[in-house]
Amino acid sequence: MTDIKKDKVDIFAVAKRAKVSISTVSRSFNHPDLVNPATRKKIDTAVRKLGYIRNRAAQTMHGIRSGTIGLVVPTIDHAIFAEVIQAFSDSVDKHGFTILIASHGYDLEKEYAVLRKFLEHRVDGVALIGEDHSEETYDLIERQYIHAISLWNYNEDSRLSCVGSDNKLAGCLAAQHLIDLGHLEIGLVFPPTVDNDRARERRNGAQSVLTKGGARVYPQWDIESTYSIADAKDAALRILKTEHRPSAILCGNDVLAMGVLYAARSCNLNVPEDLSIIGIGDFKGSNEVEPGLTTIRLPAREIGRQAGEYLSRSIIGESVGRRRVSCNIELIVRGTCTPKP
Amino acid sequence: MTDIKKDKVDIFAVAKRAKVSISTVSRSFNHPDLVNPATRKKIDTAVRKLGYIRNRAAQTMHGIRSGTIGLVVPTIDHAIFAEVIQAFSDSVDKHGFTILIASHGYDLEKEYAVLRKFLEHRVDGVALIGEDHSEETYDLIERQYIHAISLWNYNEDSRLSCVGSDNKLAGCLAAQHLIDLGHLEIGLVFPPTVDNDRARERRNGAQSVLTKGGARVYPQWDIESTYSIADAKDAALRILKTEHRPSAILCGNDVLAMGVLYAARSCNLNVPEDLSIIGIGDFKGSNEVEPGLTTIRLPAREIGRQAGEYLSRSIIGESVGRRRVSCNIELIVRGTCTPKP
DNA sequence: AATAGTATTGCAAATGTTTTCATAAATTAG
DNA sequence: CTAATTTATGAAAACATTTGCAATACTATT
Repeated sequence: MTDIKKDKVDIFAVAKRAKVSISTVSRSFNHPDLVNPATRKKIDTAVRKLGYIRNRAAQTMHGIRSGTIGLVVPTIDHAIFAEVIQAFSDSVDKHGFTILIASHGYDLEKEYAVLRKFLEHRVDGVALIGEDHSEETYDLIERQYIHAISLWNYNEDSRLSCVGSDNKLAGCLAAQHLIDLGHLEIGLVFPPTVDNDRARERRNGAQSVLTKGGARVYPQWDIESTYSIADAKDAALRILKTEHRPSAILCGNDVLAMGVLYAARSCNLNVPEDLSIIGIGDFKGSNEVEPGLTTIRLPAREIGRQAGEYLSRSIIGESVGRRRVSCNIELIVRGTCTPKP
Repeated sequence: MTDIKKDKVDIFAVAKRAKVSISTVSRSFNHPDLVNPATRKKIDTAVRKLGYIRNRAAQTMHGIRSGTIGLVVPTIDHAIFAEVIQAFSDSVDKHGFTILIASHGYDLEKEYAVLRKFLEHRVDGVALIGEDHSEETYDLIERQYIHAISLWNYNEDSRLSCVGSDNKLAGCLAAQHLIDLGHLEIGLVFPPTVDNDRARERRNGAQSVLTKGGARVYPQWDIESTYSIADAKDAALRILKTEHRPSAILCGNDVLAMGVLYAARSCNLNVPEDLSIIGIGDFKGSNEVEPGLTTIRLPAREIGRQAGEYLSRSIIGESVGRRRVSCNIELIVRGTCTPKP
């Protein structure tokens, strides 16, 4: 009350108030066992009274970990990435890490820029989605010796550690299911595959099985759609309006499959009697829609969790070297596919 | 090659390589106009060769902004939050900010803890969802003089600056629409309302209009469901299985409405002939589902964008003081509601 | 050619911590 | 009761930057 306190609450203010040196205050935070319980209590009181909050930036300067992990995703606003992000975040949170997040919108230049920004913030590790990254990006990761991990795709030759599923296999399984049911005239709805290894692999897998199985995919049945129900519905409508339509449609992911399902309904086609549909992903809602969507389950939460766990551990130093984790996928048979009559 | 270079690439290394002092290097980054173009080029070359990346932690210590904004959400993995997060992120990114993100799972203690952690990282601002926060949280924000904003709900008396919509009005509009169509026996499916002002306001709004309109909501038609299609479907099934069922169901959000829609379908009820359904939110897919979901549109992207814009500006210093922005909502009539016969 | 600016650069202090080392106090051993 | 430990604390260096101030070099003016 005597004079206007310019309240810059730093470690000095705390030390002064607790009548100890700053070393002791610092120690009381970082090595509490080394300081007298009584002193500790004094410090604690001062901290509380002043509302002191430690400055991690200052800590980080000592080579101490920043406690942050950078996560770069193509987009946050996808059912599937949202799920992975949540799981990843929960997982690293358990180890005390906070995540910095940014999206690049499938622009690999932007991805590189984001990565650089993360490094300026001295993140302790970074997580990227998939394996399609610019050479610059890979370079940067290597030169900076930063802990890095690739999520979502499993590849035994990946340049980075990875936790993911075999997307090619996912495509194969979906296609094989349709072949097994006797479908030979099959439509394809996939997202753009440039700079997107996941979509590309699924597509390649599907196509190879279809070819091998003797199925036909006319060009007009092979349609690209952005990741959006609305787009997929439009795309499917185009296929379904052709006078000769396929007996089944294979979709690059469940969101697209939903679009196709709605398209069929709006054409008064019965699913699965008039048209079989299979997706990939097993997103939320895929089980509840009527009829339930037949799909290939990719364990998004599991991937996020394991990736977070592995990356945290390797930062903390409990694990070393590259590791590649493959998460199992499986065919989930529900109501949208039926044998070709 | 002469000796093992422990390659600690800091500003000294750059200065040495460019044969200038560290001050000049620093200046060349922060005030390029103050340094000779020729010198700048030398420095630039050195930076490139060494792969130098500035250390923001060290900068932050000088009272310089950290360039980060903390975003605390109940959960990332909701269609609706994912959309807001994306828009918010894009918006602050334009101003050079990176976001730190964390979820609290509707636990306000956790929210407080997250906020503290963000402050340790010296975020330049924070964004929270809604207005239900612990007193400690509000205290912290005030004592630390941190730029803060509340997203998603508009309230003319909000303690923080806010950008959002009038959730009570949303509830009213939805209820009014059902009343206007002549429905008097109405089911309610809402998420838990504790510590969730958005849900609570919607519910209150809806209920008051229903009461005023003379509608009846029997307790067995008033069901709570977590934010999940699966749960909502189960919940709806319970309502629809009662021998006397309502003629319409009003849902706290579109995800729940989807669950109800699927439930109706699985009971072989026709929507809207046998049951009208109205949601709140207008999520992706609400327009595409068959029949299209009648709902109240809340402009998620707009909210995220404006909030990001406002928070960035107020950090940069282009705007001051509290501001409350109300984003318009509107009734979107599609196919799931029909007049009561 | 001398003077007054102006453009460019370097030195050193400052930023908020952690940590090593030294010192003082308290405890235990002999 | 003294010596040897152990415990608790403080002083100061270190961390990677930014920036105010001073010094130098250059340019234009008279």
